[in-house]
Amino acid sequence: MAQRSATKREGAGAAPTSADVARLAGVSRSTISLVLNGQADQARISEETRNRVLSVAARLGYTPNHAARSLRRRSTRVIAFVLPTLDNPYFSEVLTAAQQYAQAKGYTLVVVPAGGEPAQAITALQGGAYDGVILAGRATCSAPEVMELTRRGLATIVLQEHSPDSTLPSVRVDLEEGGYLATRHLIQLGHTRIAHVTEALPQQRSRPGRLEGYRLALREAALPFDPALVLIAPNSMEGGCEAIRTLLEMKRSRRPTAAFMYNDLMAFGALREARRHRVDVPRDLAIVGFDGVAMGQYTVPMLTTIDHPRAALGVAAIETLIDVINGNPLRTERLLPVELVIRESCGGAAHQQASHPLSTGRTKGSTRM
Amino acid sequence: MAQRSATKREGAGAAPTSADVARLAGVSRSTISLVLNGQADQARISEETRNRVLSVAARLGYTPNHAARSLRRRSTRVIAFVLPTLDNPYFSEVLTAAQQYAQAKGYTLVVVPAGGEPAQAITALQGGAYDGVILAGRATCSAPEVMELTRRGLATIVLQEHSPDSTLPSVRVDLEEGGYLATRHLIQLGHTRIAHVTEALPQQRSRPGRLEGYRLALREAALPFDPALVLIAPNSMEGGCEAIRTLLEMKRSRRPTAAFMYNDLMAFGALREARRHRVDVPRDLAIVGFDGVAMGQYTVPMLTTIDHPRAALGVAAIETLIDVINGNPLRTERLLPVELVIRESCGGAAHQQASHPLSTGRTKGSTRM
DNA sequence: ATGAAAGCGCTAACAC
DNA sequence: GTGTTAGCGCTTTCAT
Repeated sequence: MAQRSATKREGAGAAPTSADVARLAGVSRSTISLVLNGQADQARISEETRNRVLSVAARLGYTPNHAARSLRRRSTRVIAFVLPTLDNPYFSEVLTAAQQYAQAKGYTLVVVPAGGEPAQAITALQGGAYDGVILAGRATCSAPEVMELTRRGLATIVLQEHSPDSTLPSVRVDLEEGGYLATRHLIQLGHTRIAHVTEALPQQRSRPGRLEGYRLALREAALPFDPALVLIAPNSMEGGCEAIRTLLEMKRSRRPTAAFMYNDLMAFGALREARRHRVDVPRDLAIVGFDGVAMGQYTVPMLTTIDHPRAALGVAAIETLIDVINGNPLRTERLLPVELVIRESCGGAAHQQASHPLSTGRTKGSTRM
Repeated sequence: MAQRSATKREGAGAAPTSADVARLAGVSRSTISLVLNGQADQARISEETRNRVLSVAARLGYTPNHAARSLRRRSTRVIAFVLPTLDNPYFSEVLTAAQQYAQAKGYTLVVVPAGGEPAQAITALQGGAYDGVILAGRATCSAPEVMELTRRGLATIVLQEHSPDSTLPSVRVDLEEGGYLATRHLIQLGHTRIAHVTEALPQQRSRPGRLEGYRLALREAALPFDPALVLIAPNSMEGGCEAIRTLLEMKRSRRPTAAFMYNDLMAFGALREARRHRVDVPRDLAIVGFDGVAMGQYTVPMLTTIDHPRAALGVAAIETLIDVINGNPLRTERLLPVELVIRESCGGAAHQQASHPLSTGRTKGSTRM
C-alpha cells in the first residue's frame, strides 16, 4: 500500500518493476527475468546485454516483487518456523543455525510466534505464503489444524514433538535416551527417590519420550516406579517453581532427593525455588535439566543437564523440510543424539563437595559424558 | 510448488481457488471476494447467496492465496520484526505482546532473524513482502541498507536504537534515564568508582543513551568521569564475562566496586565471572543490569536492574508502525519510562546483609522504585 | 444483487 | 539471443 506511490512516476517511493528496468536497458521484460534468474544455460544471454541489465537493475535498486514472483512460480522460497512462544532460549539456539542454513540454501526463514491460541496461526499458513513449515512446541504441533495443512499438500515437518498427523516427517533428539541418562546419573549418585517434573502429558503418545527413559533407568536399577513422583507443571520457569513447591510439601520420608526436570527452563525455576526455601542444591536436592541451553552455565549452582545438538537440529530441520518441498522425503524421521553434561546441580564428578560449587576450570565448566 | 498438484483436479493436495468455490456455489468469483471481504456495505449481497458461499468455502477449506491477494491489493497485511539474533530474551518478551496486538489489528507478525550479516536480510525486505518493518538491535538498525528501505517508501520504524535514517519514527525507552537511575542507585549505596560496560559505541550518536545518564549521575554527585572505567564488550553473556575479567585485572586501588552493565544478558555473564573469581556480589562488586528480563529473578544473587515496559514497547511498536503504514505518522518518537528494580546484586534496600541473599518474600522478590 | 473484464508484476513456453 | 504472449489467483470498477 505504502509501497508504490499513487503517481507511479520515477520519483521516490515507487518500487521499480521489471518493466522499468527493461525500458531503461532497452530490452524486454523476459530478458530481465532471464538475466536475474540466471539459469544454467546462461549462454542464451549475451555478455553485453547481461551487463547492461545488471547495471540498470543495480542503479534502480530493482528487487523483484515477491507476491508477483511467488504467484507465478507457485513457490515463495520462504520457510516458516512456527512455535508457541519465543521465551524458551532453546529455540533461539536452534533458529540461529536453521536461519543460516536456510539462507545458504536460498530460502528465507521467518519465525511465526503462534501466541496463545495456535489454531489461528496455523490456519494462516494455508494461504500459500510459505513453501514449507516447521512446527515446534507442544501446543503448535498438537493442534488439530495441523492435519489440514498436510492434507492440502503443504510441506510440513515436526520438530521434537508429536502431532495428530503421524505421517509427518520429524526431526528429533532421542528423548528417551535423554531421560534414561539423566535418571541413571541420579541413580549412580545414590538417589533412590527421584521425581520427574514434566509438562502436561499428551493424550496419545506413540513414541517414547523422557518419561519412558526415566522408567527404564529405574527398572534397570530395580527401583520402583512411583506415579506420585511424576509431577505435572506448566512449561516455564514459574512452572518449575510450582513443581518444587509441591515436592517440598511432601512428607520428609516420602520426599524425593532428586528431580529430573522437563527442560532447563523449568530447572531454572526449580533452582530458584529450592533456594528460596533454603533447600541446598545439590546437597538436599539434586536437579537435572534437559536441553543444554547456554544459560545453564550461568546459574548457581550450574545446571547438570542433557545437552542437545541444537545447531544440528536446526540444520536437520531445514534439510529435511527442503527434501519434502522438493518431493524427496528420503528419511521420514531423524533422531539426533543427546549427551549428559555434568555441572554442579547434582553434585557428582565435576567437583567433590558442594561447599565450593565453582567450576573446576574445564572448558565450559562442565564434564561431558 | 508442492502446493498445487500437477493434475489440478479436485483431489487432495490441491488448494482450492476462488474459482472452485464460485463454481460449486453457482456464482461468480467476484461474489466470492465480496462475501469474504465483507465490506461495510454488505447490503450488496443477499443473505442467501452469502450463506451459500460461506458454506461452500468452509467445506472446501478455502483460503485466499496470499500472493495473489497481495499482488492485487498491493498490501500483504504482514509485518516483519527484524533483529540480529533471538538469543536475548528481551525481544522474546517484546514480541509476545507485539504479536498479539498485531493479530488483533488484522496483521500477521513474522520475526526475521537477520543473522550475522544484516545486509542480506534487510535487502530481502524490499520485495514488497511486508507492509511494514520494525527494526531492532544495533546491528540491524545501523546497517546502511536501511536507508534504501525507506527511500522506497516501505513503512519502517526503529526500536530502541539509532539508524542511519534519522527521520525514521522510533519507539524507545528512556535509556538516559535508565543509565541515570542505575548509576545514582550505586552512588547512593556508597560507590564512587563505578564501571560502565557497554556494547561497541555507535559512530554518530544523536540521542542520549545509557552512557549520558551514567555521566549525568556522576556529575550530579560530583564524581569524576573516568574513561578507563567505560569498558566495551560484545553484547552477550560471554561478553559480560570478558568485561568483568578486564575489570578484575585492574590494580586493586583503581578497580571499580560496582558495574553498570549494558543489559541483563551481559550482567548474567558478569555475575558468573565474578563468582568464578570468588568475588562476592554484591559485597566486593555490585552489579546492575538493564532490561528487566524474567531471568534476572532467577540468578544468584538476583539481579538489580532497570526494568523496561517490554509489553508496552511491543504494542507501541505495532501501533506506531500501523500508523505509518496508513500514512498517519502522528508521533515520530515515542519514549517509554523505565524503572529501577532493586533485588540483590547491589545490596541495598531489599535486604540487610549479603549473608542471606534470599528474597524477603516481596512480590517477584524485588523492590521497585 | 450479481457478473464480466481488466490488470497487479512476474516467469516460462514458444516464436523468431 | 531476444521478444511475444499467456496466465498465476485475486480484487475491483463498471455494467447490467
